[in-house]
Amino acid sequence: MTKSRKKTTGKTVAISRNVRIEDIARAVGMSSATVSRAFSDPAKVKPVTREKIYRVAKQHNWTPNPVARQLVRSEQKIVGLWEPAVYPTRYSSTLLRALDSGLRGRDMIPVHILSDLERHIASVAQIVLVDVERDTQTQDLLERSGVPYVCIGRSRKGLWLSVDDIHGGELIGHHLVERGYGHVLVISDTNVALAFEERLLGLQNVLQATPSIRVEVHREDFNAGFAVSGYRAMSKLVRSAGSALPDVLVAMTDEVAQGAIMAFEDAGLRVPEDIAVVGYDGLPNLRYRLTTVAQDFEAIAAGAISLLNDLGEIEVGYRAPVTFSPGDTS
Amino acid sequence: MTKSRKKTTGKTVAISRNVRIEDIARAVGMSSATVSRAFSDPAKVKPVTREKIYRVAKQHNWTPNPVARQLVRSEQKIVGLWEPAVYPTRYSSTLLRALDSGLRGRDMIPVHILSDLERHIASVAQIVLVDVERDTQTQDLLERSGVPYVCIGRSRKGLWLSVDDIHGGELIGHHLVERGYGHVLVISDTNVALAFEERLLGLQNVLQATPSIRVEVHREDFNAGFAVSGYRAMSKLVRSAGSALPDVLVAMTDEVAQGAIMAFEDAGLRVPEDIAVVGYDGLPNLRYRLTTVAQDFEAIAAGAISLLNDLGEIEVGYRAPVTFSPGDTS
DNA sequence: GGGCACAGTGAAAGCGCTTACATATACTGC
DNA sequence: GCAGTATATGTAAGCGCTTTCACTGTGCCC
Repeated sequence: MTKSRKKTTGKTVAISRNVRIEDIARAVGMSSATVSRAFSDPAKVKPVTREKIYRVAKQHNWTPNPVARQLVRSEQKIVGLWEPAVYPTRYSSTLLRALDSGLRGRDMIPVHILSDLERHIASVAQIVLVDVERDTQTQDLLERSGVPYVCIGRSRKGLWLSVDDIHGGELIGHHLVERGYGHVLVISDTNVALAFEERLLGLQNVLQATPSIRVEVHREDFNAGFAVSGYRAMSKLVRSAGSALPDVLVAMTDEVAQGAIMAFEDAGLRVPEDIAVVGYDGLPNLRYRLTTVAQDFEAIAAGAISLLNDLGEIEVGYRAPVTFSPGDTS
Repeated sequence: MTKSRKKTTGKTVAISRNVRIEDIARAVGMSSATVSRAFSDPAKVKPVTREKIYRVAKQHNWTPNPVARQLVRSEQKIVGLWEPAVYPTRYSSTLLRALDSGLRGRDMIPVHILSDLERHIASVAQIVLVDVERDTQTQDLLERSGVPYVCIGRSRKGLWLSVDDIHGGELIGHHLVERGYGHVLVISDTNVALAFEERLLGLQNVLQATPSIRVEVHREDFNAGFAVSGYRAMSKLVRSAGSALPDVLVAMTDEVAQGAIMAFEDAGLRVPEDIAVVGYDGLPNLRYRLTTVAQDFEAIAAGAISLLNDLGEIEVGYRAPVTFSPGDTS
């Protein structure tokens, strides 16, 4: 029995004519079950029939509606991923990708929210916020609307977890002591970010035990971008410091370290012979094989998921592990 | 009549017990319609009832299933957005956001594909590829699997559209002539990208008509990042060129321009008095009010959508308009 | 030739929600 | 007091697909 299509809402004159699986089935002379199988489990359909179905489907420009598919297969909740719209960084991009696989692996559907959070709230079951340390406003919004959420990175409220940055700083400290560097320069952001401050704290914790080591901290405005900030700060330093260079530069992120290395090389310095460089993050596909502290992105993602789902495996304030990752630059 | 829940597939022991709207309705003593309204159109539910519903829902940790919602509201197809996993840039981020709003405005659901394209194909009706000039492999994959797709930016196959970069270059050319600059330096990528080459072509088209203008092209490896490349190239230039600086720098992207300006300022040069700078892209929220060629991101998004849906409003190879956007740097 | 396995297909019951339509109750104003 | 309107809720028909179960027909073996 052919039902006449319910007319569209009318607010937009229909963009597509909304072909349904039944329409294809009718055109092919098969049942909708067979058409469905042709797309979901082709082996179960006789090759001849299958080809015919594909042909007709293409003619009608039809592909299975993914929403309906998801519903019936009851793939789990949709989880929104959100980061403040500032500079995209390689770090957040890497983290987002880790979250994506982590969620998918647990039958959830991650959705990267690109615009206006508020509008998306209705179509999402839970939300993961990345790097909202300075943005309590967003969290207020979510709390008002009752969507469960967790933050990755420090947060003043709600559920959050982060990386064990103090330990990360300590790992670098131990490495520096071991290598016997006497003069350490740290480059960090002029804009306070707790993650960076804790890395510094951890570093200083360790280095204070060896008073012969001299530690300096340089602050640069990272808002212009990590790599350029590293490059800029270090090329200035090289010019002004002359031969009184530090033995090692500790950069708060791998991208800053990359920029710094470029500056050193441009100044004719060899890394690590003339000056060593240590980064932080453990980003994949870096130009240089950097000595760095690698974040465990999978662990962070897993932690966020656990927190979201009340699994009780971790608690609010959980610090994901980091590991020292030796490279060629130190 | 209470149906017993169909048991889950069993491959994952259910993470959540799958509460349904009916369960909430029963617990509250209302029909599911009322519960639904409490979440979709609160004004239609008596405040007392509404509060009660909210309370019970929270107790049961229930929120409306977004997939089911989407299905019944028949928001249209899910459209995947994909970019090669290289450096995230402010440009692609801006474009993605424009696509997001554009698609939503037409009742589609944009999904930013963060991992493994192949796996996502099944759950997406169409795909928009961004910046795949050098990546025909991805397109082969899509063609094999029959998902309709379009590319933003040049492509050797399939449907694509881009920005009118030749015209963009010409706009800059006219501006330079008008301003009377005699010595122009262009900074572009060592890795050939058609978009950049066309901008250069347009520029030269115009400048050749005024032979008194001297044009130089500097190539820098942009793979390290736009801003740092601009900064690096220009700080080198300033040091080596001495007083023989060009009158104006034309940068292939706003981010490169930003880096360049930082380098000039660090060298004690004033922009635009000592050297002018022109960018390209028209990114929002830039540090400097840059003289630039603004891409019409909305038009690009609209074009992609039109191409995807066979609307025939534009053709393959369509060039979205650009406009000259005067600023403080030239 | 009867029994059995198996490939190919169809009928129909949902997946979890929204919403048009129907119904019930409470308030107007005359 | 009653038609007329507004407000609050319920009933039930889908949204477009997948998948279980049942059925048919074919080929094969003893």
